[in-house]
Amino acid sequence: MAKEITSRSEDYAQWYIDIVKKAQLAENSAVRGCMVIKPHGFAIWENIRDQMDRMFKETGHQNAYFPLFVPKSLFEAEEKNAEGFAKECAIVTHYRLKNDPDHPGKLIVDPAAKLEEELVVRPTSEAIIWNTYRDWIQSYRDLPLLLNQWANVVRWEMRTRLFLRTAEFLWQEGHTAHATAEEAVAEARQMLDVYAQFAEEWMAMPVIKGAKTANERFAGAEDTYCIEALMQDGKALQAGTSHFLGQNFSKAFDVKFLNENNQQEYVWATSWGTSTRLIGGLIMTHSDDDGLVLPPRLAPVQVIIVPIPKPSEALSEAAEKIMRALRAKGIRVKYDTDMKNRPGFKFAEHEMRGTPVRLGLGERDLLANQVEVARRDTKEKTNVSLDGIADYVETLLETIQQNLFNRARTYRDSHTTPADTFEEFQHILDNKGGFVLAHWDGDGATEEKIKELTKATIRCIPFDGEKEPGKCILTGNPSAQRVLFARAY
RNA sequence: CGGGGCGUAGCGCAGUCCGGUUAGCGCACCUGCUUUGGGAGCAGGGGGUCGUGAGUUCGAAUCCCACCGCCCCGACCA
Repeated sequence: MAKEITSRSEDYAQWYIDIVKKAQLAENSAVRGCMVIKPHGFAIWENIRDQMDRMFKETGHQNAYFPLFVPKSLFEAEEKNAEGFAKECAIVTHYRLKNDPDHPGKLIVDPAAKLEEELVVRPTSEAIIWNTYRDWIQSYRDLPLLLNQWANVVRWEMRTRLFLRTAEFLWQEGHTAHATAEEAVAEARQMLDVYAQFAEEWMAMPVIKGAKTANERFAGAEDTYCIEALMQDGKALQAGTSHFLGQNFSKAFDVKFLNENNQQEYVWATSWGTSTRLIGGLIMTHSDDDGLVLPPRLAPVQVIIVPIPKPSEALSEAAEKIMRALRAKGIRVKYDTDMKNRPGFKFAEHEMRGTPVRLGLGERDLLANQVEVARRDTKEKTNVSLDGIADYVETLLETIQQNLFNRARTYRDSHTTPADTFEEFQHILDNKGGFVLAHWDGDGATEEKIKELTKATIRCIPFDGEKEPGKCILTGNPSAQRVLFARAY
């Protein structure tokens, strides 16, 4: 047993922190609210990034890069967006330091170096991007404009948590321009589908697609779509959002195009984003009290070969042969050449780091022409013949990927509960947790009241929800379909 | 940003209430030997501005003040 990880049942929040730190994914830095992403954590992010990037390219998008700083006058141009982010912006006011005359060796901000106009450190890039798009778009032939950027953004959060909410985080933000509202909505929906597909097929994290209520909508959006996942403690995590921005930004930044009839029209917009928060979701979907559990498709190392008791000429030679066969199939495999630690220590270590498959290879295995195959997800161990080991491992990795998804979906489904009365609703939230499907009258004030009473919010109005009429659990007013409630991160 | 808790070696902690020689312990680290199929044992060794700053005092990890950070609860938050 891993002695150092707090168990989930004892203290879920501490368990999460323990996993992040013990699996060496990230740690707090000298900067308030900002984390250092360590090599293992960053390798996971690189895998997430690379695959999502492929999916963006396959759907016709290109990457570009826009500045970190947004002049305040541009930032405030789209009023709702500016208002929504105003409370959490870092602002650059000066561009120079100078020696402090009163304290040798110390520096002070040079008051003579005050900027004419303050620069907002981007909390999101709509403003700077739409200001740029104005010059890029003249005609319907320039549309659609389909760009994405991989970047860091800063949101001065009051309370931060590693990966889930940090003051600076890495993300991707897509920003597209279209000739018609229909086309923009279709784009926003398409990208939500891309997110859902990525979450389910790569992260093995089942998600529910839906629309946000007006209260939960992105500042400046006409409509916000999202994917919502359920964590092991019964709380929901918003894993990605895609927004139909209407003409709000094109009007704010005066982005017009000439249509086929030679008439000026404002452009229709979308934006969509996912962040390093996904890693938090990945952790809380699959990991256990022994450490991180990674889906094979995103694991930096998919197979670790542990020589028992330690590397020797014969064992290393056998390991090399296995590695060649696995690599020929595109499997990421590593041989543990550490001479210092004993096998038991290494087993625990690799489990902590979430490596999906471990091959234990000792002299007695060589004699029997076999290897011990251990699965991280189920902890099962099997002896497998070295003949055809690559095929076996290839199949096993797919099996693990599928098993993790099925396991998470079973959990999610068994923690998605309908409620027809407010008492029932509250009881489920307090005792079982998870998603609660309940009727809501569509009124923002009702939503607020429910949140106040239960701390649960409407995660989304599911797209695939049955159009089953009913009565709002709070007001009794008519409702057309159940919406998805949960307490959330 | 409000309430509570905490900050002593890389990590986890004792010591602080009640000031007093050279600040301890476990893990980790270094060296050696014995070990090695689920987190090894023994022996020796290195590592500290006690979160930061300013005070009180002959003397401060310990008392006072301010600040910073972390964790929890709340408010806030795509």
